[in-house]
Amino acid sequence: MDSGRSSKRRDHRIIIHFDYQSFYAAVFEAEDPSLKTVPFGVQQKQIIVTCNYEARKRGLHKLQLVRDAKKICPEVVILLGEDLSKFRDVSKRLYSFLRSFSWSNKLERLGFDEVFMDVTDMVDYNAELVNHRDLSNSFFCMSRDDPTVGFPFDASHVAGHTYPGHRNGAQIPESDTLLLRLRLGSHLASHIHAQLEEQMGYVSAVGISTSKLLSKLAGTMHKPRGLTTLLPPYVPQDDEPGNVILFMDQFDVGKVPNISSRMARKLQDHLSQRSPHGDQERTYQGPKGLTVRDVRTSPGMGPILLDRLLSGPGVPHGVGAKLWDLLNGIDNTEVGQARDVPRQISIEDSYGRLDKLEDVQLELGKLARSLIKRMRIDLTDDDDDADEKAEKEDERCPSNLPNAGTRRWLAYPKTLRLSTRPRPPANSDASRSYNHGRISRSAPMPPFMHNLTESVDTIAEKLVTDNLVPLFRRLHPKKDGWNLSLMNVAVTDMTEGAGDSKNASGRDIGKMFKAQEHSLKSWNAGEQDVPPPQNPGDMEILDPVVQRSTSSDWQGSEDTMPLSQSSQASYIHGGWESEEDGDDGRYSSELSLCTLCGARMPDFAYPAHQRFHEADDRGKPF
DNA sequence: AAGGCATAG
DNA sequence: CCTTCTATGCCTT
Repeated sequence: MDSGRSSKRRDHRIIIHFDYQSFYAAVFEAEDPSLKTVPFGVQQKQIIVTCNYEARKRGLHKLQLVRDAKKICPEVVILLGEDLSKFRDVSKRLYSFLRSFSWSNKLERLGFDEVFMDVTDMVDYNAELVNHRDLSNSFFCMSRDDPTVGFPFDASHVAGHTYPGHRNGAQIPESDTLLLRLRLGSHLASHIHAQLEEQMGYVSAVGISTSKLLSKLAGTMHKPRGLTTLLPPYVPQDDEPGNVILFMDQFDVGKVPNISSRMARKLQDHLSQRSPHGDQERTYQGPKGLTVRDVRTSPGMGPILLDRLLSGPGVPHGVGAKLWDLLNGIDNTEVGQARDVPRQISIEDSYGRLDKLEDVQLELGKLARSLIKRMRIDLTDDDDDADEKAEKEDERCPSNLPNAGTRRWLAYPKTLRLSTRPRPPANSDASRSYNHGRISRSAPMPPFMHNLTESVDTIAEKLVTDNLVPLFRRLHPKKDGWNLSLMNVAVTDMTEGAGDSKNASGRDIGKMFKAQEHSLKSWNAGEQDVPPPQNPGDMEILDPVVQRSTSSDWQGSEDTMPLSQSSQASYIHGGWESEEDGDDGRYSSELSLCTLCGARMPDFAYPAHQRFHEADDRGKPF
């Protein structure tokens, strides 16, 4: 049992955390810069999910009811934000932009608006290069091959803000290499931060430290656009606690990443229980006022006690030790490697009332259409890599539209899932309604979902009647009266895909799948009962006769969809590309479109962006 | 494997 | 306490 052991600090890494300022609002402002001077909020259903700075000045904030927002600020402009595709696209472009600076590709997105970047390799490389006799005139090398790529900087100071704010150089030992590496990290961060704003037009807050935990928390100190570096010494010296403990101690426990409000509440319960001075007047507020220090220094506190307080159903093993590490500013989790395809894709909508099968079918149809479009955007790629499809001069299709001639699947999701959330029964006794649970049923992915020659509408309709409605009936056998507040359709369990371009397995699998589709068609012409393989990776040994179905869920109707085979003409003309929703084709006269990478940006950003492409002789972001 | 919970933005 | 629309990972069965 190591549940009672805490980890040691390991400060060999340098990690930068970026947090874009009010991201959804920033996307709208990038689209239409004139919005910057008007207060607006982004609405999903009856909620303002975020708002711009002008609106915040007037007292609006995130997750506010639209009605409340209008009361406080009647002139507020409301923009619809239920369709996330725009935000997802921009998030990916910014991620690619940031990745273009990295040597290791150790970059991790958290939600749409945060990125962790492990720059240990770049920092260590440059730490070897600096002239300790003349730190003020340093040059940060951003390429291992070309020593002219980089920027001049002053390595004798940290760029941006620091914690603690008052620097006292005398406290830091002369030989502290961590200080130098943090300085280098701060200047690299500062450079990227500036480029992100100048070239892409997005403002961010940035934190620099040695872990995801510390860099993310550091970045909160000077929002919305500041850089903050957590200074050494990180380990206690003599009688001083060290800056990590000082830094962590000030935060409310609930604000520490990976300490949820739920855990914070349990901790608070524990502390107020043994507090002799009637602290229990705090009836139902959040984690307010309970700081890391309060918890860390409370009697008997440690991994063992935390385990006892927090363990339970649904809680990972070893919570106590993990929590204790977090309270002490220790987080050795790696920055995740970039993933090429998501683990799952899901589409959901919420409803005021959903009670009739007819409505359910209608809504399932909408969800299915969105899902299929998303699968085609996020799970496919251009087929030709050797092909010289050299620049036809009108090659300015927005990068998110997969309208190129040939597409292949990067990944094949193996399972389909339908989830619903019944509205909590309006209970007479007040207290017991703490369910907001979702329930779900899943089934094998029907193979026609991977047919790229059929239209989205055709496939969606078949999916609804053959698969989603049966799943729905499994969830809700009663014929009506389910009061659903939400439905979600997901595809998951992606097979392989395997990251980098050297690995051609995705391509091979795609070819196998196409071959399989073809043979399937002829088999299906007479044989209704032969399913395609569930696992494309096994296709090489494929003999349709021996494939067996483990479930009949995907196999519903007698009228199998006409699997018109891969005629290019059918794809191009019958195309789902004509099916594009108009929102993405929208353009504003205030925007420039980069012909090199497809980035959309405000006019002022365009020249700098072009210079970026010219100056960058390493791998292009796109 | 299926289904639910927890956590995050 | 929740509200929106997702995504990920772990737990139990």
